[in-house]
Amino acid sequence: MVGGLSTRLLNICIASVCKTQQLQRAEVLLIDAIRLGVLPNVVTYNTLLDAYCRFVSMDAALAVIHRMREAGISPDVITYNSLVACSTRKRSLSVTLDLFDEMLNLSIHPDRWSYNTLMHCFFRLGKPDEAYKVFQNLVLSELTPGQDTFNILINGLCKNGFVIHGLVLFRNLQRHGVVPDLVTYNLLIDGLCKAGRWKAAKAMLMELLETDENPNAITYTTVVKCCFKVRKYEQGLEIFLRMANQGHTFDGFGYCTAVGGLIKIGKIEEANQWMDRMVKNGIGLDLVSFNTLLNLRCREGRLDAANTVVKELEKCGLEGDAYTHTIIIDGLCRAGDIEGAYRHLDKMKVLGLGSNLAALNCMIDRLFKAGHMGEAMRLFDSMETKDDFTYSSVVHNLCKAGRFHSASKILLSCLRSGTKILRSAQKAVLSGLKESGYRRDAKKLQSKIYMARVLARY
DNA sequence: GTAGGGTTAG
Repeated sequence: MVGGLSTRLLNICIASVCKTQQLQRAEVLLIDAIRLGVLPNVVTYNTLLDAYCRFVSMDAALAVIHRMREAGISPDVITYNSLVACSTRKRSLSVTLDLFDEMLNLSIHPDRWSYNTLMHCFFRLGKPDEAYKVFQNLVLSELTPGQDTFNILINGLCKNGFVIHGLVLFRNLQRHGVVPDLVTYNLLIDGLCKAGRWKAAKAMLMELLETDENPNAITYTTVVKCCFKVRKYEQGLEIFLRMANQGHTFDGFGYCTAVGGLIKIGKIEEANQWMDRMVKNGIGLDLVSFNTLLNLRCREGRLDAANTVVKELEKCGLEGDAYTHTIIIDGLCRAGDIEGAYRHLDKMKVLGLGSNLAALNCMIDRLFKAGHMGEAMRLFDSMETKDDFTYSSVVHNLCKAGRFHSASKILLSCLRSGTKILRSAQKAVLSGLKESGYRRDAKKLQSKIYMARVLARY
């Protein structure tokens, strides 16, 4: 009895230490406990394993399984659920599937969580059809889908561009008496916003306010992010203040959202104050916060300080991602160091991050702005994949340089392929052609734009 | 002991 209680205590301690990412402390705790005769159980190892999955690596997590077996404890369904989630976060789909098979081979029965996790995995990998198959399997098994399952479905649909399907599912569930929870509302508000359906998002927020659920910090952060997206910066920041007044505390997400918005409108000093507040409140910096800080330093023009941020990030055992490198390239270009930006692009290639579309888009735009049109077009032609950012930027910049016919040609190819391009870029081409005396060409282009818009509705 | 919100380029 006493032993059992001690193990439970040990597990609670380990869980709380793991939460703060202090894995070494967790290990010391475990060694001390064993020395005192308190034996770890499957929960202890699962907690450790999950932390290694989240904060270190898959290999480190697999090493815990090994230790578990040595201690005579068999992994259970929770162990595998953690591993499956981990391999998906790392985007190793084949590992995920192997793990699922391994679990079945070991006669460990998957639970609802396992199916939820696997479904979530497929959605994250951009495979909604596969995710749906998992859902069908879950329904056909002896298990019942829960609110959590539906939330993962709705989220997956939203994130894969099927926000309307998500909304329809939501309404159907409501009709069948499933009461949506706060998570459901938060997911849909975010999904609708990201799809540009502001009115529907606002209606969803109103609907949430009429339920018994109270909006939480996540709801607020989501709504603020929506405001920023439609450039209502002041309104967004006001909502943040209201959130604080209602007793919600900020976490890393809230702070980074606020700082990101402030940087966009050039309120660098205020952004610095929010960043300081974040650190003072003991929020540990993760990769996203480091990226936000890095962006802040670049916008201040303090490239030396930016360099220090990168070093600090690496010191924490983190690795820069696509955002980090794009911010660096943007920072170098803004400071007028085009050569340095090129060197950094090469460095990215060496690191295997050569296909960073955002960084290339950024580079093209900055090359145009620095007057290197030839270089910019060469880079544009050499790119294997391009998106709406690439085209909008090139069309805009060609117009600025008075090359309206070249811009028109690119715009037409976008209309044909269905690539969405900024309205302002389209307008620039039309008015450019008109003003430089090519009224007939402008008229022709105008009708093609109109036709493309009509066709896009079907 | 899952799932939801945050950082880049026009």
